[in-house]
Amino acid sequence: MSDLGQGRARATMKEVADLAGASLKTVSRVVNGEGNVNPELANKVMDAVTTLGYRPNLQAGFLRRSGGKTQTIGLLLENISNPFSAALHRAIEDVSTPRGVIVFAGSLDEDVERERALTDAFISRRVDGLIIVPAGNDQSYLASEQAAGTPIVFLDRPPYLMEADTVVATNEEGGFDATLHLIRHGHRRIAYVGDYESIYTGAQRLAGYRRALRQEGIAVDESIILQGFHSPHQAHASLIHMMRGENRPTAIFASQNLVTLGTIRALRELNLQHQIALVGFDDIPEADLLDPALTLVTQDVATMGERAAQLLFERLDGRLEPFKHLVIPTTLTPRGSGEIAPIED
Amino acid sequence: MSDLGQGRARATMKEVADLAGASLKTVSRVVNGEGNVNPELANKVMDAVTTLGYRPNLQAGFLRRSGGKTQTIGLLLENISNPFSAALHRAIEDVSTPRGVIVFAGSLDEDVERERALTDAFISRRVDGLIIVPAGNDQSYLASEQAAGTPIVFLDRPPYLMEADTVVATNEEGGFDATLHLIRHGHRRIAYVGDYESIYTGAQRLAGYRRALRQEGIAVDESIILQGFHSPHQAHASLIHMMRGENRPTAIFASQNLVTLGTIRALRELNLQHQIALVGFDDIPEADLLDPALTLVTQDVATMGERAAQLLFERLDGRLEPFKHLVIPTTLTPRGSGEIAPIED
DNA sequence: TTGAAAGCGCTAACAC
DNA sequence: GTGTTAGCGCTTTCAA
Repeated sequence: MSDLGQGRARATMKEVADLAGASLKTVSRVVNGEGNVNPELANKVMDAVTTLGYRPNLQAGFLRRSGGKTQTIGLLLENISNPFSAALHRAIEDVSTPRGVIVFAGSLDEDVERERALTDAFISRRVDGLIIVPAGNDQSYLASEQAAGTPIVFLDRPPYLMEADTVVATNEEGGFDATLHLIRHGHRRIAYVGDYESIYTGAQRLAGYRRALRQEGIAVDESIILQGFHSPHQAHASLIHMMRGENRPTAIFASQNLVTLGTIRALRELNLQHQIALVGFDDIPEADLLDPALTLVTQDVATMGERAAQLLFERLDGRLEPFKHLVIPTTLTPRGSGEIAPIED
Repeated sequence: MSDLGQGRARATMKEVADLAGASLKTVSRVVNGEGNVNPELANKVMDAVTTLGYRPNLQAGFLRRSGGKTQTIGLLLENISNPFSAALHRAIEDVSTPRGVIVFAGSLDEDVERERALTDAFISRRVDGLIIVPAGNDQSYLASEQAAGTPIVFLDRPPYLMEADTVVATNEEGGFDATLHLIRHGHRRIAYVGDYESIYTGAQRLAGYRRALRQEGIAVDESIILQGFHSPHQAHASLIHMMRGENRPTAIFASQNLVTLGTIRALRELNLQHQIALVGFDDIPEADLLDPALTLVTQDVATMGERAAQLLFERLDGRLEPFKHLVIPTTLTPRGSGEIAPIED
């Protein structure tokens, strides 16, 4: 039953031409629906196409075709399997598909070298454009590619050392809102728990946190600013330690979806989930099902991905305006965890 | 500031050769690290490469290169943004990356035409192989492609009307286990809530459900078998109706992750989450955080994706054995929701 | 309406 | 070591 013996090699356009008794160019005309072909001949060609199982080789065509577009884009995400990345991916796919463009996607895992390796792999395959959630803090290596005519859009995080179209969320404001929300509910000892310090979005959210504290005249206590967690598991130990300490906070701002989950687990373990207020950043589909339900600051991920793809295709369509920098608003949704009053010690 | 003016066109290998005062072939040797090049000349070439910002065009190379491999595979998923699909994607990426292979991914949304359109787009770009979670029930259109030497692996669901390597989970057994688990906890009226009837995995899980009931001498009541839900929202109304009916079940087997979420919401709305037992199929990262914690039958998604990619690459490496059909075990993890005893009416 | 020839950017084969 | 020639599968140009 196992076949897949190299079978006969794939038919080429020339073979189709020979079988149909037509010229190469005529087959090309039929296959590409250019018209101006005698219907009878066209039929013969179509027959040959089916009997040989001919599939045009687009790669070969792109080589000569004017414009040289491959109808392909490259997408660099933090981690394909993170819900945030996956949602961006889907939104971008939905804009690309109607245009007949397919997308390469890859995970960077916050690894600078991986960023370069993947962009290289994509560029070498001549993608028409690139959408990047960058890992590193120097994208100048992309400038020549951009100058050569490949549109590049930065998503979720802006580029460093180069200019390009950008789509980001209101991270600083979101962090501010989250923190202010907790302050308004009476908290003055609010911890910040975040991802790697180097990540732009985290830094922004932390900046918003600091601004809110400052505005409300609350001194920042660096001992309850915890960073460097990239999975639910990693946040766990530090949180337990902090919550068992002398000056534990009465509220927590968790600055990313995975960190939020880790925080919840730690609070549960200490049975503090109803004592300590919690606001998270990023959406979690089960937010309403938890107890207490999760108060979250969410990004409009679908819009972010959609806009990024639109910017890319506008450039591909020849837009020559200055770079655009879109900022997509975040929303705070109170559900319970963020409205817990501070406990009296 | 906006550049992106078509800039000078991308440099070709020939231009590099001219600038370096070397021949085309020598540049090719240097760029591909073939060795056997005078270090001095090699340096000149490298300099020319950097000054011109030369990037090899892999597509062009693949055209002539023996084997004709594009170092590219195509991945057809149900929906890129569904956690199940996203996890498969990631596992496949992790196997592909070390081989220098990048992956095209696309969503089918259970749409047969989309399946054909996307496979077509991938094949026309000469992917080296295809991994498919099929939407339709006829993949015979792929046979010629397979015969032409493109390995095709079916993942999560087997192909119809053709033979190929396959990786699936123990869906029937998983459904059986879930149902038997509920029966062992005293239930005899167990509802089944599922996705579209047409989907292979759902049908298998339902078959397992029926087998468990039969084995335990419980008559199947078709009125509490609900199908056709593809989002949490869709399941909602029917569930509310069923749970308010005369002969409502004392337990529910929810056969897919999104359906499970919809079921939980419906039970909460009726405040029945602690009265009605629930076992879900597919993983939910927050399963342990819900109240009650969710008893789930989970697939080993990472292994499924990994194995599928391995099968694909084995074929690409020339394996000519018969098709393999791997079955990856599922696991039932009791956490609370599935161990609720039946309520006395 | 049709086709022959050239060439896209690169690698293979075979010189030198 | 190095270069020359042919040619991958297709589109373009231009002539018939």
